[in-house]
Amino acid sequence: MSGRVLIVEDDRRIAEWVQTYLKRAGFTAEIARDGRAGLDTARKTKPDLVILDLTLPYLDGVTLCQTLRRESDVPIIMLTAREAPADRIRGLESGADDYIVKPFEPDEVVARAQAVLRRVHGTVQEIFTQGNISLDETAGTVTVGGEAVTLTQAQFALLATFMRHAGQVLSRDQLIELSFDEFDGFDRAIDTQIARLRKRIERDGTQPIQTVYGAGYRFVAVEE
Amino acid sequence: MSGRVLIVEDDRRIAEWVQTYLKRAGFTAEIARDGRAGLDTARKTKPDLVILDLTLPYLDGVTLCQTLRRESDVPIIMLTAREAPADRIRGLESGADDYIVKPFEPDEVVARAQAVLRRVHGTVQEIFTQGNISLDETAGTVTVGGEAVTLTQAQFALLATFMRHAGQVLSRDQLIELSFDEFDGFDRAIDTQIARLRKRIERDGTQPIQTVYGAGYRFVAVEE
DNA sequence: GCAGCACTGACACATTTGTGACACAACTCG
DNA sequence: CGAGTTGTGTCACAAATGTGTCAGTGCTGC
Repeated sequence: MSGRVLIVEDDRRIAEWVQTYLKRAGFTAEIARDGRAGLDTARKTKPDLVILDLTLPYLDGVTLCQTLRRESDVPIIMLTAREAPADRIRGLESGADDYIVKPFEPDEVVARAQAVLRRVHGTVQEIFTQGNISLDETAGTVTVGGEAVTLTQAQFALLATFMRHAGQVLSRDQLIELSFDEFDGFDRAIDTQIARLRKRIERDGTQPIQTVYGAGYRFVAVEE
Repeated sequence: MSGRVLIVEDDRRIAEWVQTYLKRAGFTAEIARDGRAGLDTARKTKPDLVILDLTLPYLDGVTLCQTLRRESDVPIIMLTAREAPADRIRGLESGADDYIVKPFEPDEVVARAQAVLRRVHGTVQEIFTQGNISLDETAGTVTVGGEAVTLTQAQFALLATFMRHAGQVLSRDQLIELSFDEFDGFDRAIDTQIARLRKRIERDGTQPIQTVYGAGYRFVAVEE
C-alpha cells in the first residue's frame, strides 16, 4: 500500500518530520510551504492524499481545502493546531476527511493516512518506470522491455522498494524494513530473493540490481 | 556513518543508563551534566547527535536547542518529562528533530537515535564536489572527471572524510577515527588504503591526496 | 654536503570477510 | 494433497583488507 502524499505545512521541521515517517511507511511525500504553492502542486501532481495545515501563509487551510474539494475528490487530512474545537469543525465542514490535533505522534499520521486511503480508494495506484522495467503496484504487474514478467510477492515488494529508491545503496536491513511489514529470518535470506529477482528481470547482460560489496544492493535504471 | 552522541542530562543515573545502551549499540557517547557544559562540549567535539534533557541547570534545554540550531544542523533528540504536550511543542518548535517522553525504555532511545541519524544522513542527499572529484554518500558513488569510479567501502569512507575536511592535514589516527566505526590494525594500514585510493582517483599527474611528512595526509581540490 | 635516521610508497601474500549458487525443508494456500 | 514460495545451510569463489618486507625519499644534525 503506497501512495503519493502532498504535505502543505509552513513549519519546515514538522513537514519534514511527517515526510520522513510517511516515507518510511512506503509513501512518496512532497512538501509545499504555503497555501498557494500547495494548490499549485496539488493541481500539477494530483497526489493521492493531501495533509494540510490549518494555518498557512498566503492561503489558509480552510480556503485551500474548499478549493481543492471543488476541483477533485482527493482525500484531505487536516492538521489543526491547539485544541480549538472550532477549528476542527471548520476543518471538517470545509471538506476534510479527517483531522489530527497537534501535537501528534508521527505514527498517528501514518496510521490516519493509511486509513483514509483505504477508506476512499480501497487501493492506491502506483506505477514506476525505470529504464526498460516498469512496475504497477495496483495491478501487481511487472514488465521488462514490454514483456510481462511474473514475480512472487516478496520479489515484487523488493523490486518496488528498489524502484522507489533507485540509485541509492540499500542495506539488507533497509530492504527488509522498507519492503516487508514483518519479516522473520536472517538478512542473508535477502540474497536469495535478490538472486531470484535478478533471474527474472535481467535481460541480455543488463544488471539493474548491483551488488555493493559490504554494504548492500543498488538499483539503477538501464537504458534501452 | 559514525555515531558520536552527546548526552546532556543532569540526572547522572539516567545519563549513564542511556550511555550504556548507546555504547552497546555501537555509538560513542559522552555526557554533559548541565546546559552550559553541554553547549561547550557540543562546540568542541561536534557530535553527530545530541540527546538533550528539557530541564537542565544553568541553561535549559529549549534555549540550548535553539542555540545549537543556530550554529549547526546537528540532529537533536529531546527528552521531555512526563506527558506535558506543551513541552513537546516547545521542543519541536525550538528545533529538535524528535522527542522522547519520560519514562522511556533505553532501547527506544537507541532506536530513535538510529532513526534520526538514518534520516539525516539518508534523506538529506550528501554530495561533495571538490575539483574534478565528486562523491555521493547516498548513492555510494564517486566520479572523477565525470567518469564513474568504483571504490571499496574503506576507500569510500576515507575519501568522504577527506572531502569533508578538505585542506586540513589529517593524521592517520584522525582518519581512522573519522572514517571507521571500528578499526583493528596498525595505522600503517591506512597507507595501503591511501595508495589504493590514489590509484583510482588520480588523473594525469594530479595529486588530490598529498602526503604531509611526519604528520599525515591532506586532500586538496584539483582544478580542471 | 653527507651520513644516518625516520618516514613513506610499492607490492605480494595470507587471512578474513562477503557474496552467489544451489539443494532442501518448512510453510502457505488453494 | 500438491504446487509454488520462502528461509536456511553449505560450499565454492571472489573481493577486500592488514601485514611484512624492501626500496626509495625526505628530514636532521654534524
